Amino acid sequence: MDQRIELRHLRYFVAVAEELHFGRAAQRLHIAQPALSQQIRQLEKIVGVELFRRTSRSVRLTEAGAAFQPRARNLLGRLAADLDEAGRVGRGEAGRLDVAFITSATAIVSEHLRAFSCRRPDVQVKLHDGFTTDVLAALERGTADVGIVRDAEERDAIELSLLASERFVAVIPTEHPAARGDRVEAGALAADPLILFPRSAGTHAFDLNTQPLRNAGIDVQVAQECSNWHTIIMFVAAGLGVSIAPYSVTTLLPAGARRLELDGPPTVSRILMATRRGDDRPLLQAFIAASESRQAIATTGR
Amino acid sequence: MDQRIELRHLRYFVAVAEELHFGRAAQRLHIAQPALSQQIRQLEKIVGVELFRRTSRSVRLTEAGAAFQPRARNLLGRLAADLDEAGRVGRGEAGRLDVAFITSATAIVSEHLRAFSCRRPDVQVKLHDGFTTDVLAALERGTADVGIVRDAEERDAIELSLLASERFVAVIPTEHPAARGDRVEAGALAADPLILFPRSAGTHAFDLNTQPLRNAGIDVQVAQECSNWHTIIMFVAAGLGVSIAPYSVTTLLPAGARRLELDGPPTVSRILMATRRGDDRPLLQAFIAASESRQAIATTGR
DNA sequence: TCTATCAATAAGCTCAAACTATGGATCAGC
DNA sequence: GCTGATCCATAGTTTGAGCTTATTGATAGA
Repeated sequence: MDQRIELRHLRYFVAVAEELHFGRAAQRLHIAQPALSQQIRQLEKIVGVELFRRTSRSVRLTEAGAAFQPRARNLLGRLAADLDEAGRVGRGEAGRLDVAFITSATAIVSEHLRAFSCRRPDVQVKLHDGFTTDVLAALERGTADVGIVRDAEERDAIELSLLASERFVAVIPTEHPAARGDRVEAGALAADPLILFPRSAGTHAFDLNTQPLRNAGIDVQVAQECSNWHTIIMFVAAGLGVSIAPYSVTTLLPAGARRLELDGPPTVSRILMATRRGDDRPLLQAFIAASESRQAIATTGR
Repeated sequence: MDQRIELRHLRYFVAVAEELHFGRAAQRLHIAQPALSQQIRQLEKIVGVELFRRTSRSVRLTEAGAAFQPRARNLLGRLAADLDEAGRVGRGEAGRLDVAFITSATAIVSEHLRAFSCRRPDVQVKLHDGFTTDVLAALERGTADVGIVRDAEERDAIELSLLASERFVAVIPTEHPAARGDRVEAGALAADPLILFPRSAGTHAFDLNTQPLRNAGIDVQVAQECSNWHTIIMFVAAGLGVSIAPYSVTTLLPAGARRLELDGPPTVSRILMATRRGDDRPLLQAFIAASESRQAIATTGR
């Protein structure tokens, strides 16, 4: 009883249980037969009951042995699988990744995810969407491993890398006079009510988003505030006003809305991946690296 | 890689993962700290990845380590449970017992089972009912561990022990003239059609069963043959004739049937437990031993 | 009765897991 | 900034558990 069981005991037991012959089992295990007999005897002492009934001519399992055999086999198999799993997690081939992202990056995130999960099918990705502040907070308190935001600035604790850049476009109702063409000058929208998220939701993002209007000398006044792009676009489609949006949120437009390219100096929104500085887990590297192939495509806006 | 993993590695790993401190974990394991460091290092080499990130001031789990910890704990727990289970099976405290019994002994078997499964709640009892020949065949070919039969003779391969004895009683329709009393002389049933199982189903049992009639000088002629007692009794209740039955099959009678004690020299049916000779498993001994307390009760016929 | 088979036992050896002692890195406090 | 405490890693030594070979003992078949 003071003797502790070891996997050796299980491996030897399974071999004997399968061969029902100490000599052959020993051969299979590449040890001599007495060593095997000794170890099995030891195991029986630990368990407290006979596992084999041996005569000098034959070996067979006792009931306890028969009950133990599948369990021992199972245990060894599970252990092997668990070791393998741990190895895969360590190499970043498996595991779980918590990704927090801003809702307006949904399209780009989903493209990126598709690329990533092809490469790492055994990684479970958990998604959390929210506003920029939520995303960064989740990252800092460790709830998320990666944050995906727009146009954030580097901080001491957070490292950024580019996921994609995209231009801004105008979204206007189909009955709008400018809706005939494919392009529009921002100045042509000066008289229309602007539908956008509140500046308080993200100063930097708001300023970038309204840059095309300010470039055209318009005094930006938000007529209708909405917290998410889907609602903004629905309001445009209802004819309540116009909006300026990052390209990717306009890929799917409802019937009443139309997308126009903006004339004038190009302004881009940069979608960034944020990680905690010093977090060099292979899984993270793999996630970031997965962007490289997609980046070009996302930038073209298709 | 040529190094094989052992349970020691798992035990040590779990200790360190829980303490997050090599010194304390070593203390808990009753070994010196360097030995622990060495074994953990070895485990990491086997798995192929780091399981702990150590600085000289702190120890924390890597992702792989965090993934492995619950699995290792689980594995150790399961192994302990499996060892315990094997021990219980070996001592006859758990396991599975296949019991084959003749249908006419159902009442007694169920009483016996209740007593047994109180004592051995972890033993799974599998029941198979059939005719005497089925029961004995199942026992001999190893499909059953115990057979319960009536009045069988010892054979070389089969050992018998008494489970219960019970007297025979008469079963008659309620409109029968003798149904007024509590007792009847077998001779009073001479004119009634006899309902019973065919002699071919069990010569010895048949002869015992009809002994009361033959004692009364009746020439036994079965008017209606049925293979099971339930049907026989239903036929009696329907007024088709009378029968002689072991007490226990008459404990529950339908409306039209009545049980009468038989006058004359008492004849008993002995219910026997049959086991393969030399089968001395503790579980069997326990099953047989469980009868002792019930035997007296069964004999009184209550 | 003899021989072959096969598990158990005996005795010696070997290597790995343990120990003790020490080194090196980091943090707290005067 | 130095000193002491803490704590993991390394080095060298020791011990014992598991392996080996040789042998015994039991059983079945010729």
